[in-house]
Amino acid sequence: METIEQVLESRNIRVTAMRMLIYKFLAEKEVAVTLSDIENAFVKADRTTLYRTIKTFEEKAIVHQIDDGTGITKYALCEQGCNCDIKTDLHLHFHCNNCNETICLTDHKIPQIKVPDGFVSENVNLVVKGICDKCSG
Amino acid sequence: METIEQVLESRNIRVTAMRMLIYKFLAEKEVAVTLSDIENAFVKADRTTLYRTIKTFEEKAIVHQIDDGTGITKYALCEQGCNCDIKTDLHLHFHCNNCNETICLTDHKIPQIKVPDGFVSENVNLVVKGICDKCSG
DNA sequence: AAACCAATGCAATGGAAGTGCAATTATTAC
DNA sequence: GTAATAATTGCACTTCCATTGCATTGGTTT
Repeated sequence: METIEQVLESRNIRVTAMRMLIYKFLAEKEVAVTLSDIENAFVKADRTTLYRTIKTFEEKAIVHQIDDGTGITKYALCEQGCNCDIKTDLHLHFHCNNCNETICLTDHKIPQIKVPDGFVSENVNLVVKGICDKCSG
Repeated sequence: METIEQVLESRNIRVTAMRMLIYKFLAEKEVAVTLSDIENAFVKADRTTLYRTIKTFEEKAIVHQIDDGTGITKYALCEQGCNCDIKTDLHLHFHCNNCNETICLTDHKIPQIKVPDGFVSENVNLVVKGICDKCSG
């Protein structure tokens, strides 16, 4: 089991208190979070710091961005071994229309999508919307 | 061949000069457009009018909204017979990373996506990103 | 023509993303 | 250990898009 310090160091991210807290926050959440969610969780910290921390995590492929159609960007920790800048390992996301939460379905890979001749597919964003298991029960 | 007036009237939308012009603009475009695109095309008209016209078209299922991940909402005419509030007839969208345009691939239906037990799928948003036929040639 | 309702235009607001710069903190060199 | 250096954080501000309130215009109906 890797410690948070080890995760950060292995990606050449300097270990700071703030970054460890944000990483911990993301790890504990099982859903994708918005910047505002993080902001509310760390009222003492500045928006910009949180914003840039997430951007750093994103660049180093610790976090991936999710566009679930709500218009607000969400973020979630990448799975271990996931390399988000490699375009092939993409899982799908589920957005609940009831509780408004978005979760990663990490073991549901996106099927191969055929595109017309002349088109080159580089990346696929797939969001399924509906009712999640907690809300449908 | 339906006239624009007939299309609008059949959806209980009052026919105005503005609405006909906007409909015509959308019909001539083969790509999804942003509100700003429309704004630039009709400099004499107010943003709000364009915005509300699009919203009206959307409610009446003449236009569908596309979220291609650029953060800016785009709109495109629904195909004839398309009923965008019915969740079953969904086509995919292609966003070109080069020219930044987004087009509807109306004859490419979204494959059935399996979701885990307890989850209910109501809707699927699928955007493929890459290079379009014009840019790859 | 009067009354009514929908459509339009103007002004303003709100929310999220992003940037410049100063202040702070950690790291490296001496 | 201290000085120099580089990265991180906080504050203030800007920009852009989406959205709303309200007054005005314009078309319909009686």
